[in-house]
Amino acid sequence: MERSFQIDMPKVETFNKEFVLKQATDVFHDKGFNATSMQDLVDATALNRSSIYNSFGSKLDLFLECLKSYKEAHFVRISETLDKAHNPLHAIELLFEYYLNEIIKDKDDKGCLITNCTSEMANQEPSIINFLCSNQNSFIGFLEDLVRKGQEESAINLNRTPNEYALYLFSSIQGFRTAGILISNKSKLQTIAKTIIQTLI
Amino acid sequence: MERSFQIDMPKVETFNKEFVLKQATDVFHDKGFNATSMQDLVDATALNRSSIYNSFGSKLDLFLECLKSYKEAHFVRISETLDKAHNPLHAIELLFEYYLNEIIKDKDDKGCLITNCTSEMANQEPSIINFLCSNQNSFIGFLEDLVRKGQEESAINLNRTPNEYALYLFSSIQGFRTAGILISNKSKLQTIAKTIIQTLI
DNA sequence: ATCTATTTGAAATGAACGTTCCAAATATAT
DNA sequence: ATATATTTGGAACGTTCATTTCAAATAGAT
Repeated sequence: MERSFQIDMPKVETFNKEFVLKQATDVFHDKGFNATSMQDLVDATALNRSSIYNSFGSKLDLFLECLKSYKEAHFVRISETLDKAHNPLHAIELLFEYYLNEIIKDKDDKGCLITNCTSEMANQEPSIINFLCSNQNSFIGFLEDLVRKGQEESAINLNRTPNEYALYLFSSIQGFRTAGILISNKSKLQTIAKTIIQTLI
Repeated sequence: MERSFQIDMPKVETFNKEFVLKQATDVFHDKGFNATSMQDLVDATALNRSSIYNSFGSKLDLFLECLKSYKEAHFVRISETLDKAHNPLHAIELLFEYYLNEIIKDKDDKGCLITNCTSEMANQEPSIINFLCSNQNSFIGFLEDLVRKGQEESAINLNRTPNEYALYLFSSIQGFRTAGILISNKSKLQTIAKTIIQTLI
C-alpha cells in the first residue's frame, strides 16, 4: 500500500527552527539538562508544548539537537578564526584566544555546553555518549592535523606524536573551559593558555 | 531564660554519619545533584526521609556536606600519596598518578565530583560557589607551594612564577579529570599527564 | 471552495519532586 | 521507674515534572 511521496504538504512549519534552537540552547547552557524544565523551554522558545514535542520528539531529543547546533555554530566560528592564522602553531594560539574570548564574554559563567554535558550526562545517556564520543574524535582529529602540519613546518617540537599532542590539547581545552567558570581574570587565563601552548614549542 | 548546656541528652543519633555521607556522596557522584532525587538518597542511606531532613537540613545542605567530605577524603589520600615523594616534582607526578588511578578505578566514568559540580552548579547556587572558590584557592595554594619548592631545588624551571604554574596545573587537572570520563585508555591518559608535567621541567 | 495533513492551544495525565508533619518509638539522665 | 529531648516511620503536603490528548485553527494542493 505505498503512497507516492509528497502529495499534499499542507500547513508547513511556521516557526524559525534556527531561532528556536538558539533559544533552547541558551536555557540548556545556563541551567544544564536536568535543571531545565519543559516549561523553561516553552517560555524561551515561545512555542507551544505540543509543538515542541511534535517538532523535536522529547526533551532529550531537543537537547541533542541543541548540542549539534552548538557544535556546528562553534565549528563555523572557529574555522573563520583559524583562517586568519599565519601557520598551524598560530592557529592553535588563535584557538585558545577564541576560547578566552568566549570565557570573557560569558558573564554568567556557564562554561562550555559540551564540556558541561560531559560532566553531567556522559555516564548516563547512551545517545549523549554517542554524540560526545564522535565530537571528541573529530575534534582530536582536527587538532592532530594542526599539530602534524606544525611539526612539518618545525614550528612544533617532535617530543610527542601529533595524536599525543592532540590528546593533550583536547584535555587542556576542557580544563581551560572548566577553569574559566570560576576564573574570569583575563591575565590569569592568558597565562594558563600560554603555558599550555608553551609545551608544543 | 538561659538553659544550661547539655543537661539531658536522650536519644542520640544512631546512624553512622560517615557511612551515610559516603552512600549519599556515591549517588550524587553518579547522577549529579539535579538528577539525584530525595528517594535515591533515602534508598542509598537507608535513612528515613525525616531523619535526613533532621540531620542535614535540605538536599542542597546534604550535597554540600558530601562535597566537603569528598574533598576531605581525597585530601587525606593525596597527602598520604605525596608523602612518598622524593621531591616536589615527584610529588606532582604522584598527584597525576593518583588521578590516573582514580580514573582507571572509576568503572562508571563518573569523573570528579567537584569538577562535575563546577560544571553543573557554579553559575547557580551561591553556597556551592562559595565552597568551590575556597576549594580552588586552597588547591592552588597547595600547588603553588609544591612548585615553589620544586623551583628552589631547580627541579622545576623558572619560566613561570609558582602561582602561574599552579593555575596551569589546576586547569590541567580539571581537564584531565573531565577527559578521563570519555577516555579510559591508560596509556593515552599517561601520555596526557606526562605532557602536562613536561612543561615544568 | 474543498480537502487534508499538520500545527496549535489549552487542559489533563499520572508520576515524581522536595519538603513537612506528627504520633510513636527510643535512649539518656534523673 | 520516670521524665524528656530527639529520632524515626510513614503518610501527606502542594508543586512541578515530562508527556499526551484532542478539538480547533491553519495553509498548501486540488
